[in-house]
Amino acid sequence: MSPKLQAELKKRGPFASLEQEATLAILRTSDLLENRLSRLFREYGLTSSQYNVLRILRGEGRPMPCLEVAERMIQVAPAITRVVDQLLRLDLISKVQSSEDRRVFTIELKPAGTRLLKKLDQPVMDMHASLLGKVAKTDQKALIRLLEKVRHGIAS
Amino acid sequence: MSPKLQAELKKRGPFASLEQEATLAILRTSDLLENRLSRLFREYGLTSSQYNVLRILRGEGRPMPCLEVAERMIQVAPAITRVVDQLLRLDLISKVQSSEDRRVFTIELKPAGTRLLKKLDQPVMDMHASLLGKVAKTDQKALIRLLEKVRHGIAS
DNA sequence: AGCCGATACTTTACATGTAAAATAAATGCC
DNA sequence: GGCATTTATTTTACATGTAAAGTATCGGCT
Repeated sequence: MSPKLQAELKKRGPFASLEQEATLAILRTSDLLENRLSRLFREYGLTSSQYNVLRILRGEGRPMPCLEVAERMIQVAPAITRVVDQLLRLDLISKVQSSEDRRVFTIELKPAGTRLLKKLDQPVMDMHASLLGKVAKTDQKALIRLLEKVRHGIAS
Repeated sequence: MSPKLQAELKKRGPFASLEQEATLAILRTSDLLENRLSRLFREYGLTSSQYNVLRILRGEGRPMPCLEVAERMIQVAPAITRVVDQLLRLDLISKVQSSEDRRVFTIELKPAGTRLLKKLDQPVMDMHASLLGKVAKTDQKALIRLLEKVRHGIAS
């Protein structure tokens, strides 16, 4: 390695490149956020994925096939199966085999699931506000835009 | 809910608040990055956490107590134990009980671990470059700064 | 009718994250 | 000296993510 390059690397501290620093910043920040949110959901007896399934079902407002739910969560099929099993055990959703296509199982919120979601609405809103509350709105907007750029760059 | 507020929520699309949108943007982007990196590590027989432990050990350049490693990974103690076990099984690190404080176990890179890390250096660098390569340097710097603000806001 | 390739899941195997309890050793205090 | 408290680490129990293989259907093609 040439002395010049080595010096430049040193100047950047522990990061081998700006790209790496940015990536790690995203990963670490995400970890922090995930932790806080998980803790909130756990207070209500749910995990993050379980909450997400419920939220997606409510957003859609109709029974949905398992795999459609999985797609929205950027999850792989086997993962959703177990989450659905859990939610069934908790009696928060119901699952029925579609009569049109018997390969398809659709899931749907049960009243208890709807009630639990409703109970979580305010706490979740408060948590988001508390997590990002100290960041200026303009900064939040800039952040959202930059992250979009990142995701767009990765996809291609 | 007043009609006005309802209209405003609708205008924002599926997000209940700007804070929520920003949080989800971070989480989703992080997921994408993690996926790509995991896949790379797996090609070399490692998981992300395993790689991180090795990288931290090399960065430190000396034997380290398990818990110090865990701290740098923002991980909880039980998690590190199993990762260390895996790395021992792969013969990439060694673990010895400290003679000064017998509660402490320090771990250290073995030659095979050092070699594997070296083999990964270029691919990892390339991956980071490819992931963020399409984002302008100034944007990356802005992103890093904004994420710092977020983390700082959370900590307090 | 009957087979073949897709599709929707499920099951299994493995690594990891979290919380909570257990173990082991060091330290502080009477 | 000896016990209570703290600290380092492990163990256990549970939920989840990934890959790979298995099952049940569907649909098209011959």
